[in-house]
Amino acid sequence: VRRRITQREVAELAGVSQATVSVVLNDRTGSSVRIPEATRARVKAALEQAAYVADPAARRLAGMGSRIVGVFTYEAALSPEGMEFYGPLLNGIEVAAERMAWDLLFFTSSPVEGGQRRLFHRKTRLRLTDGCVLLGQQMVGEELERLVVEEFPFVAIGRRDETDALVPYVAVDYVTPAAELIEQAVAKGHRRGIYVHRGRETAVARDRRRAIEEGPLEFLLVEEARLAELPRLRREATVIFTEEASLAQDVAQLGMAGVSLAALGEVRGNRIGGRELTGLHVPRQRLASEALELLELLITTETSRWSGLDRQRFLVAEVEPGGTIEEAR
Amino acid sequence: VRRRITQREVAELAGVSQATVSVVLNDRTGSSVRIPEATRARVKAALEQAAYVADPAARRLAGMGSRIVGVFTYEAALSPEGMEFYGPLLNGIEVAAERMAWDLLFFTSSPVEGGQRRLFHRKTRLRLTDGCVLLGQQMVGEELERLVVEEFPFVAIGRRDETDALVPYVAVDYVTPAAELIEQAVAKGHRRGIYVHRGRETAVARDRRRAIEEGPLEFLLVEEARLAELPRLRREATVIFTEEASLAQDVAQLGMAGVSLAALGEVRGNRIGGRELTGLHVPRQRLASEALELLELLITTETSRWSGLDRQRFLVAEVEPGGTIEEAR
DNA sequence: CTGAAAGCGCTTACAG
DNA sequence: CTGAAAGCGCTTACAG
Repeated sequence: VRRRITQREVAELAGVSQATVSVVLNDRTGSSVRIPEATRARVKAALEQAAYVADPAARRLAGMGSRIVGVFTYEAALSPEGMEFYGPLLNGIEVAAERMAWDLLFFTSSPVEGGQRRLFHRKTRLRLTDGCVLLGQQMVGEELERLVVEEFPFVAIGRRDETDALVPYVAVDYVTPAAELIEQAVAKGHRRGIYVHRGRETAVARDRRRAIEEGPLEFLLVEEARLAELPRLRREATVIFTEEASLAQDVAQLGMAGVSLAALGEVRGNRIGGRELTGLHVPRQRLASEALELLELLITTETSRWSGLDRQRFLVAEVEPGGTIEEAR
Repeated sequence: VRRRITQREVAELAGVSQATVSVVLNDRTGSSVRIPEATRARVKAALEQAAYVADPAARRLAGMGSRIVGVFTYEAALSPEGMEFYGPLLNGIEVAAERMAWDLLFFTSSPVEGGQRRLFHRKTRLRLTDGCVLLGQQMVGEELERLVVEEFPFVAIGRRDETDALVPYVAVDYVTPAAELIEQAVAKGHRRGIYVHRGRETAVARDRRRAIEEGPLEFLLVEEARLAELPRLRREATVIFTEEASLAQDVAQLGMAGVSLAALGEVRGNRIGGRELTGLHVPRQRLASEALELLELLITTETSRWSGLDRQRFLVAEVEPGGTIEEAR
């Protein structure tokens, strides 16, 4: 590759020292520097004429930020399946990055171990970024811990409990709107319900179960594996809540006449028997942009002051009324 | 951010010089270096113990490659609309990058001028990458030229004619399969057709028009703006070809009884009156992976030898038989 | 066989 | 007000 133009060459062109070029380039106007307008103009002209662009690697090495944000996903993000989950998040990240004039580094080179990508490896380009966003349903506790210990600015998307370390994240509050949905069911006369779940022990799964167990409705908990037994288990239950929309679709296949249905997850685009499925809407784009804002806050705040920051934030999911919770009969 | 471990510290730990650490780290085994196995093992242990990761910026500055590929799109790529076009390409790029152990830098910070992102700007991080892939329907001639002049390794996706410079690209051959489609129409007895197009002057538009004009069928060319006049213009035409699938859908709306229909673009997922639209299939994922392979070739080949490389490659689109070309009546 | 040194292209105190 | 110098963390000839 042909050698590129350096500050030294621009300096020669303008008849000043290389350091002066740097000062002008970075608009440094502090106590210690005062460049006369004429010199400044001359340097700027030379910069322009040479179409000079600073070498980002050298800048970085000299201690500057790179204005690059890392994007780490634990699985492929750009595949059709990946996009289903990551799509709205990536969209939000792109929009926010554009607004903040950040470039985005996708760590696609990360080696895969046990079906999951690893963030830390011998050649990780993590340190080229000013900070990093982590996406994925299930993360690796030790990696989160290492990031925390190294005081590297990062933000996870989704509530984390893979580690006890204080992981900065932006997560979805499912409990509040779930409680609201349950209230609505009660208002329509429902007294007994069934909650169909996947039996997972993730933070989100626990949150949802908590909303179910602490609400005013009496719920029978049924795991997905026992789905087929649902008609028999039903008894007096008049409403079925499910952990996710796809589970609600499975339940609908069972053809249980007259039962109401709602999901404690994203339901947009889900129709059941001609009606919109009642449930929640997760504002994923906003989630992403809030994550980047928190990340920027971390990047621009000295690590010694991090403890004063609100580093775990929640975005309340919205209730999607839909039409699958009817009056109890 | 807490200071990180450097080679110097690892060297102290292992009781060797910093240069030796570098040599071991990079597995440099040439004429000038010969490190005894014992020392090598000691250094490796220290590397391991310190969980050392080389600073990518320093590596880069010292003349190494970064194993980062830039991805430049002239519009937002991760938006729902963007994904429609870029999705399969990005998917292919991610898969290929994973295979080649490359990270992907998305230039989302690029300033937008006239609705298009600009690759070159004061702070472009282009030079952090070993090479770059360019995506977009319409590119900027001067930017392509500058890349060529600077001998920067890059590959455009899609045939380019924004400039006379020799732009490396991987493009789709529409002419060959379009001719095939026309042959099929002839075989089914069609003699006169209409070609509905958008009147654009892009390379692809011209390619398609060429296939239409040079084929054995007599075509009347009609621009999209005159779509409504189609029933009147039809006369003896028994088949309508369109530039793209969406145009075929528009034509179908006109409800012209008994006319056959085909599109010279991607038709997957397009149904018309219960039948699959006849047309082409563009292997976008393969397009992407071929682009990265060409890019790798450019990166690993000295620029002085580039002229010997086949830098403009075509991928023949596939014919999608579909069911909308019937026997002529 | 390995260490000391130069250099990559920047930024930033520090002298003048 | 501006230039000379040190330093960021590496790689790579070049001496020993």
